[in-house]
Amino acid sequence: MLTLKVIRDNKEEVIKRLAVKHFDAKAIIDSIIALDDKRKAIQLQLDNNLAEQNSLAKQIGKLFAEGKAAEANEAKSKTAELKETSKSLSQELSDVEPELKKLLMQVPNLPHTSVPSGHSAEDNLVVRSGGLVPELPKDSVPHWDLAKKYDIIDFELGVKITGAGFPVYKGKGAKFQRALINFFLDENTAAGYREVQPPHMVNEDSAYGTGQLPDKDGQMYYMQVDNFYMIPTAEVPVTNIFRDVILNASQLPIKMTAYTPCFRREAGSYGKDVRGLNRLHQFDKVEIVQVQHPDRSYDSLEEMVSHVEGILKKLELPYRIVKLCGGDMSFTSALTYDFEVFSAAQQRWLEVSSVSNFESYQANRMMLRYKEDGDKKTQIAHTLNGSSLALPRIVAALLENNQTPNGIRVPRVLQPFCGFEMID
RNA sequence: GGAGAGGUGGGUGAGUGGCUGAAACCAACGGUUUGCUAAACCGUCGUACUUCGCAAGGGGUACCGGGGGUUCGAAUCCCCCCCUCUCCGCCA
Repeated sequence: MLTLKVIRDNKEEVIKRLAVKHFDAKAIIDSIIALDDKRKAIQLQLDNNLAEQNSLAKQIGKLFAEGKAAEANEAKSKTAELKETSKSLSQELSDVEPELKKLLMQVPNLPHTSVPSGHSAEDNLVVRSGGLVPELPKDSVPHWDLAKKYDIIDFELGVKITGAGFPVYKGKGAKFQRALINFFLDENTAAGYREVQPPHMVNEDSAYGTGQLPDKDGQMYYMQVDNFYMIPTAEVPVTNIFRDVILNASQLPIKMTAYTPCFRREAGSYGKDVRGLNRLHQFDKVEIVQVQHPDRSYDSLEEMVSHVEGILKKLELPYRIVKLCGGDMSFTSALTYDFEVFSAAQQRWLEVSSVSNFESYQANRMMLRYKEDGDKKTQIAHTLNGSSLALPRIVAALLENNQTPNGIRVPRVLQPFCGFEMID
């Protein structure tokens, strides 16, 4: 969430920037400031009141120690009213504070000044593209048909075991996935990301920390008995490693990578787009996360973008990088680049990665701070993350784009990981 | 699942009603010393909110797992909850 300081000090600027996300902030900002004023006033009264109580209590203690019981008892009688007042003030405060926080949580992150305004995916800016769209044989088919033909991914079996959106990968299909995961992790660690294996379920605090709660409650699988959430992305457990942590500036940047399955309910999305591997309830993803100094977070963002781009190049996939417009960006992001690969048999671009700078938005929420050397003040760090990469759509594109009459060709870089050159 | 123990500052750990926002030690940071390293010595060393100040800095309040209660006064007493650890059971 945004800090009150930012909102108070740059009110007009905040409203203007949020308009790029088509968020009309005027009313809510006004209520936030008004509520914060109220909060401060109550806080001040309460503090003064408590100060008086404290000093009286000290006096009473001293009087008793000196054996002046009569005076002590007289002082005691004065505290009753103060206590009453404190009680009602702190009641007011505990009404105002959650209300204020609730409002703050409803304000999206400020988009970076370079974010184009625009309403939908159509208005996104193609930054650059690469790779060649392959010429497919005439009888080429989409990946769900290939999956069946070579018996490498079984969607019906997944339905039997669990339900729609939980495919079973078989034989070379399973090994192909595993090869991709290893390849991605190796690429990431070679680029300086430390590999971690986080839990696949998180508690409520973690889900709030990265912003999945309260907004996206219905999108996560929830274990009621234990009050845990299945992770929708490794971003959640990995970024939360640093929840409530104060780092030294010299420790930055912190770069981490993790492979995890991801679980998403995808409530309300049905239809053509969800066919095959295009949208699943469980899928594999390798994630990269950075905690960075505010002065250098945009350098990190660019670095992450070219890192992901490098991986796509090695996979010989046709890709494009788009900078999201205000209307298409997520609530929490300040600047996002999406990576899309062209799925030749479906004739469409599939999103395979989203790389974002959240600036201080997540970090503020989860109290992730740092200190400059010799400085007493804490400052809010910046967090970034991106997929490198999400498996299913990469698999879809690889299967479709590399299909030949003799089978599916495995990209050269993956062959050592797979141990075979063709899926046939 | 059964039984027990415990949650205090970056760590260890003292603290059973006021002198404790919290000893001591370790770590960390700054300095003195030193040919270098080590050691020794001195100093600093929680966070948040708020207020005064141009600033340096000062003041106030809160926080000893979380919430509530008793009391003039709670880390310390009472109640509820959460979590961790140990042993047993089960088990990859």
